[in-house]
Amino acid sequence: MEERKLAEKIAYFKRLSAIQAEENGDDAYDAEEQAHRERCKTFHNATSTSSRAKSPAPSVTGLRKPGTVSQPLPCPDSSQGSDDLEIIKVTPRNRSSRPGAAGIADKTPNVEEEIIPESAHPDPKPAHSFLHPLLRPRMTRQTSGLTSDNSPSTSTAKRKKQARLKLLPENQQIFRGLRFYYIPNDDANRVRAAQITKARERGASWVRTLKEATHVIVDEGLTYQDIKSDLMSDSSSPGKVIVNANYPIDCVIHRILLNPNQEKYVRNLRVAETPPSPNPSSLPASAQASSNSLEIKRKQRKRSRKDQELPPETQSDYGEPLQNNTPSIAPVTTIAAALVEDELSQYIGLVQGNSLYLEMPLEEEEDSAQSEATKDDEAESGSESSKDESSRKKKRRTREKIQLSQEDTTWQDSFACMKGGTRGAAVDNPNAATIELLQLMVGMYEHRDDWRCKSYRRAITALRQQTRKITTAKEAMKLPGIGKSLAAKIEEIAADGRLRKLEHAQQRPENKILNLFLKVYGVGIGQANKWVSQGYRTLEDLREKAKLSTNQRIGIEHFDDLNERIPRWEVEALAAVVREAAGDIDASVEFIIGGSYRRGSDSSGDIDLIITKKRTRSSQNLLPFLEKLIKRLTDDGFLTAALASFSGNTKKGHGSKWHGCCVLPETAFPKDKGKYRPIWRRIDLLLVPETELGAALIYFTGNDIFNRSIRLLASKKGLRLNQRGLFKDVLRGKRGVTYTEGDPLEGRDEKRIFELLGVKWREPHERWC
DNA sequence: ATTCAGCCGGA
DNA sequence: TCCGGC
DNA sequence: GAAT
Ligand SMILES: O=c1ccn([C@H]2C[C@H](O)[C@@H](COP(=O)(O)OP(=O)(O)OP(=O)(O)O)O2)c(=O)[nH]1
Ligand SMILES: [Mg+2]
Repeated sequence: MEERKLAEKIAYFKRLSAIQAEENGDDAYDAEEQAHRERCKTFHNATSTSSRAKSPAPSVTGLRKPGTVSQPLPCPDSSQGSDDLEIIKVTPRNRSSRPGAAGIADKTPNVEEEIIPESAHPDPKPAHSFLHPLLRPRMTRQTSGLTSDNSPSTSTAKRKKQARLKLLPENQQIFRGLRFYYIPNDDANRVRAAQITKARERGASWVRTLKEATHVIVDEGLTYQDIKSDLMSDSSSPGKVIVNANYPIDCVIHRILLNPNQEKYVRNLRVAETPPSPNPSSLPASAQASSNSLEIKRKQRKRSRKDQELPPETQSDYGEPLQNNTPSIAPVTTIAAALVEDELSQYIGLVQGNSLYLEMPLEEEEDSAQSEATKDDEAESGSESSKDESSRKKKRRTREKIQLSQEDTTWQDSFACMKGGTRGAAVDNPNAATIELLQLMVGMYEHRDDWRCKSYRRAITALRQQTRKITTAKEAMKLPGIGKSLAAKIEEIAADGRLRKLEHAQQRPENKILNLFLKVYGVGIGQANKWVSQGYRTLEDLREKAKLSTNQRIGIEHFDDLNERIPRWEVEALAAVVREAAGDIDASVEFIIGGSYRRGSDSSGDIDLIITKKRTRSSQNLLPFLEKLIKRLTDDGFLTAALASFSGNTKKGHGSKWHGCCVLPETAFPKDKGKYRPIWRRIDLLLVPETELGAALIYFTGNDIFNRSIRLLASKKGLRLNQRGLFKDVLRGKRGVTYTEGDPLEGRDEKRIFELLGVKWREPHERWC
């Protein structure tokens, strides 16, 4: 309808554009896993748990129709009395304006997008105090599950197409788990409709009853008197956040949840007698804005987006002060060394952030100087590959030298560390504290933002290689893979030993719940988000109320077992059981234990078994054998569940793997291991023909980061490496293109693949990245 | 603005 | 196709 | 998040 006024349109677009930026910082975190991996690795030894996930993807929020679910918990979090979740206490701009230059005074950087410390508490009172405790009205009809994306199609049934709401990437899910109720609660107004969409894209659920809401968003212009009846009609719990429409808009702009108690968001929405707290921070934005501008500038520029309002928040500041300070610290040679990396190392760095593990500092291992050097050389002389190597080479050379000197000790140490556990690592590393916190950040971003995760890991690797403590951002920025943002965080940690962003995220209840759900086998970020949005908070909620896939059901029922690590001896015992059964079926079949076991880890997250046989050219050749084996082991009670079988080999070819669960039989349980207790374990079987064994070994030995890095290296050289072999790349037609997989170069011999790639051979235990 | 590995199985 | 997983 |  064109009838709208120009002004209205302008305003509409303005809001729209403003809304689009954001980011958040929260996430789930698997601290345990992370910690474990670290430990394992190198200084820790090995392995990580199986973590899941990776995809960045958002998903459509689930829709469940009303009524299907039994009620989600009415109340979102435990902490309801005040604001739930993490939020910034004050909108950034305000803060900056704080008298006395608050930011500086604290010395805490204001931080980028994150929160403010609790120190400054603006709100004197919980805005909603006046609300009644819930009345528990008969809200019969409410769909309990409504959640997520569902639209509450309210009276004005205008919505319809929202069926397919596309969620923004994980990093922008600032409203995850929150349930918004609008007053009026419809999208008849275009501006409001846009706001609702923006909120939903960021993880908010639009609910249709006040009762289920965590946040009540009141249109501007309405006052407490206007909404009073609404609030009373449905019981409103005291913990609900009631704010005007500017609140979600500002949150979107700043990419973080802000403190909803600021006066500008509750103005006229509270009972008269409760004047909003006079907080300095709550000053009008305009005033503050000016003050901030300077500080922020840098960041602002960076963001440069449409938005522009800016991000006062972010800022931070660290930058400037830091630079000044810098001089105190001396740049060290080590830094220079760190800068250099060899080719594979570099790729490892590039790849390193994703999902799961990260472990070692490859420094020693990887580098063990030799490998690197060799690799480079080969690449260089060898042949083609040198695309971008020239530049790298240079660097590398320098590093190489340095490494060589260290080599002896380093290599050994790393080896010891890996297996031994703690020793090496922590030890001398002056940046241990920083690494630890950054590691926790990795855990927080896991599943949410693979690339960011990767960047953190890469930074950690760089820090590990330092022999001196990095205390300033300026210094940190010299390291490869560390940019402005990470440098600022490193400085923050060095300065006060903590990282606000991390603390903030850790406190957010939904992150804890999300993290819990993500540990369930078969549950990824998409499903976990939906469940959190629906209000589920425990595994029992899922078990009883959620709709679960077959695998998820198993994951929940055996949650503890499946999240427990498997001691090395048990991996061997389990493999022995399989081998024995196989011997009766076809004695010529061979088994190779891969995964973290092959890399020498003391414990593994699962058992990875390669099943191969001489003279086989296709995994299909082994299918009959596998079927018999599975049947036999299942009958014996060894295999307890099938999570992903090769069932009827589906379309794309190779039905080559089998994933399931198994339990060590008591008869195979060593007497010296204490009392027997059956524990469900994850087991992955991979069928590999002799012609693909080398590639399969590389793949199944990992670790994942190593695989990704070597695959990346291959692609940079115009080749393609996958679990079946190394191929000459074929152009893929835009549409995947089935044929042409490229000519196989090698698949049979693991070492030969390394050679063809120009990568120096690395023993499995040297593949922790 | 693009890239960050490449693939398999289930629904 | 998307999701979860290796 | 960083590098390109
Ligand atoms: O995203 C991934 C995950 C795994 N792998 C490969 C490498 C890995 O070593 C192997 C087995 O996977 P698993 O998840 O079992 O990892 P792991 O290295 O064996 O560690 P864990 O001890 O957790 O089992 O599959 C990949 O290539 N990409
Ligand atoms: Mg494994």
